[in-house]
Amino acid sequence: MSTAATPLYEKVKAHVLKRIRSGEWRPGARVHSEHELVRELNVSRMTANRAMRELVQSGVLSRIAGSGTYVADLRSAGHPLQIRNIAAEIKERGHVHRAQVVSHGRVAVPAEVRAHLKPRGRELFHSLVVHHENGVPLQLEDRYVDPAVAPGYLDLDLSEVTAHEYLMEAAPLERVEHVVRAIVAPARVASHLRLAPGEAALLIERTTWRRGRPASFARRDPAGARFARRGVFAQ
Amino acid sequence: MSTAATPLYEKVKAHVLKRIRSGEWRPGARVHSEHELVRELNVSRMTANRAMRELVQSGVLSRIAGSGTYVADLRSAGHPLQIRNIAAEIKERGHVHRAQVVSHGRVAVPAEVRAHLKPRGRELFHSLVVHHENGVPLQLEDRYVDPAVAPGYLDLDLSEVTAHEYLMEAAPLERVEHVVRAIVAPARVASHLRLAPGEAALLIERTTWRRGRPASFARRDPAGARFARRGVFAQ
DNA sequence: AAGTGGTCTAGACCACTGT
DNA sequence: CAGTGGTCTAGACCACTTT
Repeated sequence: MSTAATPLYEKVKAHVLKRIRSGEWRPGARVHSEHELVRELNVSRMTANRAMRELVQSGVLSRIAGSGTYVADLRSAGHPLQIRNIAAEIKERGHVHRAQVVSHGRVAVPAEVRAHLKPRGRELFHSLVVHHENGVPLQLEDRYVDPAVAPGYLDLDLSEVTAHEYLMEAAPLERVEHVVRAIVAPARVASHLRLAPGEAALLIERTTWRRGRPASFARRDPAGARFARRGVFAQ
Repeated sequence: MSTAATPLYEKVKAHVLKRIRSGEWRPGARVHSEHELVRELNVSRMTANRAMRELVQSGVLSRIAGSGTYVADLRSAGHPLQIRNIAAEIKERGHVHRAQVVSHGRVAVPAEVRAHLKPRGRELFHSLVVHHENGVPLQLEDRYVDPAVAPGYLDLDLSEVTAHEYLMEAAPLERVEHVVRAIVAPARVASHLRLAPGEAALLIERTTWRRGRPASFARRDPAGARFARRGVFAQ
């Protein structure tokens, strides 16, 4: 019953999607149950189940055990935006990426970082790096790393390896959280990015979790006007 | 063999994740095959398969049919950020959302919009709405809509129905594109959002495709400092 | 030829919902 | 109570890769 270009569960999905797109099943309406799909389409229940589960996962349907499966209301659904690695992005554009290391050492835990990282020790590793695209400063990266998670962080040559690449090897990434906002670039940021006084900048705060706890906190300041590109770039 | 708080396939996932987190299986390494997991954990192959499939879906593993399953290299992978519906977001916080309609009518196609929308006619529908959260202006929405896609747009009461909600009913959403950047709020935006002169604001440009062509273009100006929240909000 | 993932079946038991 | 989704099994056939 297999041997088809498109798998059966995809046909079941298409069958359901068609009825939703045609307006036959409107948001909030109950769709056919798995057993009904089994009878209608001559598939096994596991196949119908997989189709429905994937449609739930993609946000098209929602299910209530014991009750039924309903067409989701996409009106309030979110749309994903990628946060991408800036170095990789610049290279993909065929441009030259250069990382200028401003400082790289140990610091006492700053108060505003304590809200994001709760290190066991009293010190954090810190680095301040300016990323350039074809010689133009594009982003300031202010990163704090828990020594317990990445003890070798100070030995890195950050002009060669991005902190993100190293941290991925030191400990796998479990969770990432981003906060994006707009600010008027403070003097320190403006000077590194050669921004005019009062120029706007995006501020991206990124916290990563590794080994079950927050392991690094980074502030990114991409130059506002130079960043009129698709998506948001960090890492 | 069921009757457990956590499903078996979740246990299989945990089993695999544990070995990855411990460093036993590094990025690029081959992990145990489905049959091996079946023997190790005494589960059926369908259960092992579901576990592995979900780990692929979440980006932890990648599979090559006929060859094996490998630990994915997350180093250059992107991370999603949600672009959410501001009205829904405000309501979820239990706050009051109010949409103040500044203008709502027809306009000749502005030059800077022509880059995003290529309407067949000479006019576009246009609306300018300020979104308030508990009385505080939070976002300015400047939207252009192709009359061919949403002929009823001018009949809407935008203080009751968000444009997004209406457009979802008029024609299904096929594609969305966002450009995010930081700007110093121009005077017009600053006055609507009651921002101080020179204050920074996020600018989100959003183009939606419906019926195979660009159907609406919207500029969103969320107030920068008031928006120190997780994620980016638009729609 | 042996191993791998991709798919599919025809049953099953469970907890829960709704009438 | 019948119906629903959630899970699980023990097989199976297939196309493909690797040795």
